[in-house]
Amino acid sequence: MSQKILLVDGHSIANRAFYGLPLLTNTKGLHTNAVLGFFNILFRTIDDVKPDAVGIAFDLKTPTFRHEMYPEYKGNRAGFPDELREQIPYVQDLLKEAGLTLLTKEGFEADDVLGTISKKHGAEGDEVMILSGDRDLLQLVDDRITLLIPKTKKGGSETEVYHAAEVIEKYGVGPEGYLVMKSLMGDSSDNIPGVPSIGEKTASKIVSTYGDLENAIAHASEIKPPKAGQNLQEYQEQARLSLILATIRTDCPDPGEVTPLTPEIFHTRTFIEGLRSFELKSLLSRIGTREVEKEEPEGQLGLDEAIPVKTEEGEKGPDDLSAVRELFGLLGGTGEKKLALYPAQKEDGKILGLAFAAADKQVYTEDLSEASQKEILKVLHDPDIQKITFDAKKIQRWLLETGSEAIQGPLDDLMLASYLLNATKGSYSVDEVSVAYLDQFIPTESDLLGQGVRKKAWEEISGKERSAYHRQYAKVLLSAYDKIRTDLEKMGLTGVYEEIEIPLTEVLASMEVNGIRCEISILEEIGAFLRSKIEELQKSIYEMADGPFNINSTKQLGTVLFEKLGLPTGKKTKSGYSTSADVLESLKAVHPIIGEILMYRQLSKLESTYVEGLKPFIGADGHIHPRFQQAVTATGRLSCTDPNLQNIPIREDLGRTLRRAFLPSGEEYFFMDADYSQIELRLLADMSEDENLIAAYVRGDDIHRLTASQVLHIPYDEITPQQRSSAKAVNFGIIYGISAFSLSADLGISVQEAQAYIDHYFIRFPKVKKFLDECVRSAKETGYGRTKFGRIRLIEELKAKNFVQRSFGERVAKNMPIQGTAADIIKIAMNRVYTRMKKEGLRSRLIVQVHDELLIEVFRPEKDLVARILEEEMTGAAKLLVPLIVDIHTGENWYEAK
DNA sequence: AACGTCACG
DNA sequence: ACGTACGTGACGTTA
Repeated sequence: MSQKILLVDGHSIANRAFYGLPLLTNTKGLHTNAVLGFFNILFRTIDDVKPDAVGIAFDLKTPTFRHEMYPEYKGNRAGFPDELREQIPYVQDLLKEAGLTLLTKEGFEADDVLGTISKKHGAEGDEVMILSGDRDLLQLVDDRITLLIPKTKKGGSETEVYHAAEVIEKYGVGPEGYLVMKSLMGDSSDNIPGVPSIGEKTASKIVSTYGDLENAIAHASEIKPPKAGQNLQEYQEQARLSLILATIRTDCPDPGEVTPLTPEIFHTRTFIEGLRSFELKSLLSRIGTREVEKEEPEGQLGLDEAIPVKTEEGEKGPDDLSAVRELFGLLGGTGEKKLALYPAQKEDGKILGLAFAAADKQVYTEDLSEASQKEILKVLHDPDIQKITFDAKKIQRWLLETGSEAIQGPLDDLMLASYLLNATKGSYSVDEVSVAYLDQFIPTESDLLGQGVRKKAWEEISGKERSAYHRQYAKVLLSAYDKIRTDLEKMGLTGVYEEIEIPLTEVLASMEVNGIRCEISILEEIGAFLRSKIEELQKSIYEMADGPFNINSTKQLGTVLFEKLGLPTGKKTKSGYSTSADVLESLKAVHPIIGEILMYRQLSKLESTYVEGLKPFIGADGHIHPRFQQAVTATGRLSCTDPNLQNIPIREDLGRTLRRAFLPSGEEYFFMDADYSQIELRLLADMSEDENLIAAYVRGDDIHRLTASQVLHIPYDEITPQQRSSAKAVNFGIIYGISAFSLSADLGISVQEAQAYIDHYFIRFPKVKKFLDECVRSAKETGYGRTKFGRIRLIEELKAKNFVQRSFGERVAKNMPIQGTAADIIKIAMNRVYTRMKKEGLRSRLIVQVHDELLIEVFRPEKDLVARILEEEMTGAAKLLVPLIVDIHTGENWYEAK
C-alpha cells in the first residue's frame, strides 16, 4: 500500500519559524515564537499534504563524519541566536509529548537521516514530501520525493513546492545537478569551500553543459569565463571535497522510523497541556481543525449520537423533521428539560440552519419550512424547557423577523455569561467556552471557512461538515452550562445575568428588527451642501498652502503646516507632528489656513461618515437596522455598529441637522426622546453617600454651579458662566479618575491651579474622595471593579509594575462602577419600558439607545401613555438616595426630539 | 492592520 | 519621576 510520508527538517523549520515571527514572549517570560511558528508550519503542511506518517529529524550536537573529513565544516556558522537555541528543546519535547519519535543519528546530520529515509520510502513506492527551509535538500528530489519550502514572508502561509521540474525551471539543472552546482559555488553558511570565482550563474552553465563534476574538471580548459575554468583546474581537489561535503548521504545505518499519523498523534493530553503551558492558544484551537476533516468526524468530535440529516442533496437519511421531533421527544416526561441550540448563520445574517442538543443527542437541520418551524417554535415557546444559546439575540431576531413571539420560558445565553465573567475580552466564542469549561478543543469557524478574502460561505463546504460543526457547538453549550452557571453564581453575577442581560436580548432584537427610518433624500441634500463647501475650502486651502496636497493625510498636512508654512509645532505623534483639532485650535490665530482646515475636517467628517457612510445601510424598507452589541464594552454599556447610531452628531449645529434625516416610520408616528439628567453624577452622589452632593440633588440645585460655589468659596448666585463651566470640567474629571495635569490641559490653566481645584473639591466632598479611594482599594484586593447591580470588570492593570498602566487601572477602578451602574440602570429601564409597552399592547416602540437616552417611535394616540411609561419606568429603574430625573422631548424627527 | 482623527455619551 | 482623563465605532491614509 503506497503511503504519503512527510519528513521534516526540524532545525531548519524552527529557524524559519523563528525569523518569520516577531520575538514573542509568554507570561512566564519564555520566548515562544519559534515554537508557535514551528507548529503552525507543521500543522499547515499536515493539513495540505494529509500524510499517513510523519518523521521529524534533528541534528545532534556531536560532530559528524563531515567534521572529521574537514574540520572547518560549518566553521563560520554564526550559530543560532540564544533566543532560538533555547526554544529547540521545547519544540522537541512537545513533539515527543505529541507521540512522535524524533529522528537523529550519531555522526550524521538531519539531512542524511532525511535523505536515507526518503530514498528508502521512495524505493518502496511511497510518496515522500520533505519539509525544510534549506535548499540543499533539493538534491534529494526525484519522481517520488518532493521538497516543500515554507516561505518566510510575514503572515504568508505559502509554500514553494519543488518537484524535479521546478528545480530545472529555477536553476537550469536537475536535482543531482544542483548538488554539483553547490560543490562548485560553495556555501558560506556551511563553510563549503567550492571553487573561487564560480557563482550561481557560472555553476549552472557548467553543470548543464558537462553534467557531473569529473566531466567538468576534464573539460576545465573549455570553460568560459576562462578564469572559472582555470580555477576549477587549480582547485579541483577542493571541488571534490566540496562535493562530498555537500552530498547528502542516503545510507545512514538505522535512521529510525516515521510515526504513523494516527488520530492520537498531536492529541495526547500531555501535548495539549504543553501547548497550554506555553500559552499557545491559537495552536490549541488549530488542533480541532484537522479532526473535523477526518473521514468520520463524529467519534472524534465527541458527538455521542449524530442523527443524519439532509443537509445537502443526495445525502440520504431520515428527513429532518422527524429527526428534530425525535430529539425534542427527549424533552418530554420528567427528565431534564434542557435544550441547547446553535444557529448556522449566512453572511447576510440570515439563519441557514439550527443545531439542537438535548440529553445525549444532537441534530442539525436546514429545514426551516413552515411545518418544521412550527415544531421548533413549540419548543422555544415552552415555559418548561430551558433554552441554552450562545448569542440569544440572534435567535430572538430570527423569531421576530419571521413574525413569531420571542423565546418564552427559561433562557440562557452563554455568550452573555462569558461576557459578564470577563467583560474585557471584547469577543466571545463557543470554542473558547469549550476549552475553558470542557478542556476540549474544537474547530473554530475560521478553521472551517478560512478568513479574510478567502473566507468561504457555509454553503461552500459539505453539509456533513456544517452539520458536525454546529451539532458540536450545541453540544458544548449543553455540557458547559452547569459549570458556567456555577461561575456566575460564584462571582455574584446571577442577578445582572438573569434580571438585566437575558431579558434585554429580546428588547435589542426588536430594536434591531424595527430599525430607524432614514430618509436618503435629506441625507443627499445635506451631502450636496457639504460637498460644495468642501470644494470651496479645498481651493482656499490649496491657495494658502501654495499648491495642492491631500488634506486628509495627516502626514502631508503636517509637512505643509509645520515645514512649508513654518508654523509652531505642538504635540507629536508616533509618526510625526500632531494635527489634531486641539493643536490646530491653538494655531488659529497664527495663520488663516488653520480655520479653513478645521472647517474642512469637520465637513469631510460629516460627509464621509454620516452621509456617504450611512447611505449603504439604508435597506429596502427605508430603515437602518443597526446592531446593538451586548457583549463588547468593558463597563457594561451597549455598543452600536453597522452603522453606529450612538454617535450621530448633535454638539455642533451643522452636524446636528443630519438628525433631520431620521424619521418615524410612518405618518401616524412621532418621536419621543427621553434622557437621564446627569445620571453619572447622580450615581456618584448616591454611591459615595456624600451628604453635600445628595442634598444638592435633593434641592434640585444646578450641580455645576454648586460645585463652583463650594470649590471657589463664592456664593451660589454669584457664579459666572466661566466658573460654572470650569466646575463642570472638574465634575467630569472626577468621574474619569481625574489628574491635575489633564484638568489643567482641559481648562487651560496651570497644573498647580488644577491641583488646587481638585484638592478643594475633595475637601468639600470628602465622601466622594473616600468612595473613589475605596473603589481602588477593593479593586486591588479582588481584582475587579463592581457596579451597584453586581456587574464586574476585571482590572489586570492594577497589578502592573509600570506606573502608567497601574494609574490607568486606578482610573478605571474609579470610573467603571459609575459608568457601569448607569449602564445597568438604563438596561433595566429598557426592559421595563419594553415589557410595559408590550403588555399594554402599544404600537409604539423603542428604537435606539444612546447610553443615557432612549428614542421611541410613538403611535400618536399613545402619546400621553408612552410619556408616562417612560417617566415611570426610567425613573423607577433604580432606587437612589437622589432623584433620578428624566427629560422628555418630542418631535417629528430626531433633530426636533432633542 | 495600524494610526490619527473625530463623532457620540 | 514616570504621562494622563472614562467608554465606544468609523473613516481615510499609510505601511
